[in-house]
Amino acid sequence: MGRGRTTMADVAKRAGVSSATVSMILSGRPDTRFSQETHQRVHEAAAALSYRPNVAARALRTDRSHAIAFISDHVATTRFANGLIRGALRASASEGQTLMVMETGGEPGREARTIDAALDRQVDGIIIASMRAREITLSKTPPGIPMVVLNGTSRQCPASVLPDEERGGRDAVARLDAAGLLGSVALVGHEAAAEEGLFRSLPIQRRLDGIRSGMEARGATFARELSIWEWEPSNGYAAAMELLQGADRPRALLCLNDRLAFGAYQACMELGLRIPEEVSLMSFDNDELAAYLRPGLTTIALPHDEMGARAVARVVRPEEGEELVTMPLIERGSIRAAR
Amino acid sequence: MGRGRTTMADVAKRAGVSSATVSMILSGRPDTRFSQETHQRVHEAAAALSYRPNVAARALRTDRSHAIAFISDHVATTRFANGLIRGALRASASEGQTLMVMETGGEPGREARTIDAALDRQVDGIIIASMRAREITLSKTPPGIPMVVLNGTSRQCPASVLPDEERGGRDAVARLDAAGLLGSVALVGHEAAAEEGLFRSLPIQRRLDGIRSGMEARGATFARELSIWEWEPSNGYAAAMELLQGADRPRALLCLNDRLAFGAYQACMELGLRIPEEVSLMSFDNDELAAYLRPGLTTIALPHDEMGARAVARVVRPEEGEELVTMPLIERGSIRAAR
DNA sequence: CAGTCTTGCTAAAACGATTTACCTATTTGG
DNA sequence: CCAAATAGGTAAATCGTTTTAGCAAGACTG
Repeated sequence: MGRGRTTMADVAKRAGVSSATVSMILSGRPDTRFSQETHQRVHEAAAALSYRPNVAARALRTDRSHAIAFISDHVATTRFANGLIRGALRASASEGQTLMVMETGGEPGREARTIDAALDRQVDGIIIASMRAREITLSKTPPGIPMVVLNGTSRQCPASVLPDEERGGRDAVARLDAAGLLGSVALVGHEAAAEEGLFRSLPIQRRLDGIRSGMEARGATFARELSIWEWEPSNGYAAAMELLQGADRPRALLCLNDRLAFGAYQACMELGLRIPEEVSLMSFDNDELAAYLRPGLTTIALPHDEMGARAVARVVRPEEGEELVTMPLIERGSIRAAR
Repeated sequence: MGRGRTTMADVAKRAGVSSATVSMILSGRPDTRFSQETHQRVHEAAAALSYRPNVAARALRTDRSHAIAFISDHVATTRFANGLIRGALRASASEGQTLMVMETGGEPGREARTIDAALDRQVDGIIIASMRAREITLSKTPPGIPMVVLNGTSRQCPASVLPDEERGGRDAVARLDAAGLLGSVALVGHEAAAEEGLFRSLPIQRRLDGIRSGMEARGATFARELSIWEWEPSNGYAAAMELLQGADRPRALLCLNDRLAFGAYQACMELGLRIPEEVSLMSFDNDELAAYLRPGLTTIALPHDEMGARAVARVVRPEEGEELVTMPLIERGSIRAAR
């Protein structure tokens, strides 16, 4: 057993001290008084034997595993997972933590079992990541171990990390205003009248609130609004076809996400309308494809990397409350100022 | 310590047996002879106390952690990581394993340290995933623990999982042949003459080999070939603009990946050429955007999910050799048969 | 009826760290 | 010069499992 690795006892023997000494010295424990010489001998022995501590033994004794569980509902369905995981991964590496990634498929039963599995491994903290941001009902909240909800909120868990959607919405409006386009903008994806009282999801709701309050603050209203439930390119295409062929064509389209905008690009090409000369476009998310479009799509980005990193930080140094991460404006080429 | 969880000793006490008995019964060890009644008492006690074994203690004793390290060079740069991780994650869940995700940034030094960190945690196996498929030089290969290279190969590690690029290449040619287009196809991304002796990467080399051998087998040659080093949409756009405006415009474009094809789509729209009526398009990867295009892009898919799953399977049940995973043809609407 | 098997179980030694409670010299203080 | 403090360490318990070795009592065998 032990795969033949050197143990602390080996180091102790070589340094001619007890393993208690080795433990204390190597772990850099303060308030201890070993001679300079002993320090050196221990370090040399450890280096010579290329000693590495056995994490399981340490976890057993200390009940800390230096691992964080990243539990998500779907790693699958969304390209967003990537950024969240990436951010979390990097932050945990620099915190000296390892990330255990797990998936629940969104089923509450599996969620509870997955949390249990994480607890069995004595994880130092748990991140519950929701890929479709929303209000989460946790079937169980383990006591005494830090937990944060990423990209969602939960009554059961006071700590969460979310994109600052409301401000993002306002920023989008501000950007269009700066270009002098606010007089002729259509909103693609949501219609206040049609979706009155319908609940989309918490962040999306906030995104809309931000947009509305931005418009109001400027005394502006949308030239038109179109309701679309599924924000997929094909629906964006259809919507744009309708909007852009009408009598007074809007000068700008504010799409509620990049996939809708992508569909709108296709419609513009098909109609021979040049972006941004004839139609300006702005949207949300900063999906990978936003950079591929010609011209590039100006969009308010979901700061997934940053969010993942913040979640780790807040698990390592617990802190209550909802943390809003700024959604940066990514300026590309799809907006032209009206003259 | 122990966070107050029930231990095996608690179960033993409640069932009125020793913990050795509990251990053997709960782990379903064969060739043991406890009475039916004892079995029952132990199971009942465990259930009543909702006992869960401490993974660290078990790992310490058995030197197996039921965790697999998924070590990748970049989770970052590529949307492919997603599929690989997803496949690996699901397979490990059904094997009763946990996945520890780690990243090396592609630096050999960090790679070695990361492998060490994995070994410190007594992982049951290691998956080295390369996001840009290639020949990998491993700075260290731990003895006695199963390891497989995912999406790459390595002299130091006999087990690997790769897409079957060569067959994929041949299948692409076969598909174009079936549509009767082989007489007028341009290859976008590689030119035999220009890139003679240049090494792209192992899988890409095979992809090209497959394409070549498919063409040869049919006695066909490309109408034109264009060399592009960076397979990004903007380059695909430029290439297609050049190809499609020439004297005898090719009937079909075989793009070496979907991003090039995406650029070609943009060029077609701009030139007013209808896909697939006037130009057929086929490519490789099945990038997410392939489904968004209008019409959908017919492509030979990289089977990332399947590959991730296979890597886990081969770590759990070690087996040497290179495993080639079939790249399925995803039929969408970008090819029309010539008449 | 003595010896051997079987049945059903347990005591105790690992595994490799951390941590508590000492222990022995030597200094220091008064 | 004696008591107390300090310096420099160590022995052993502990974390929660798994596993080896073996015990006691009854059932067979010859």
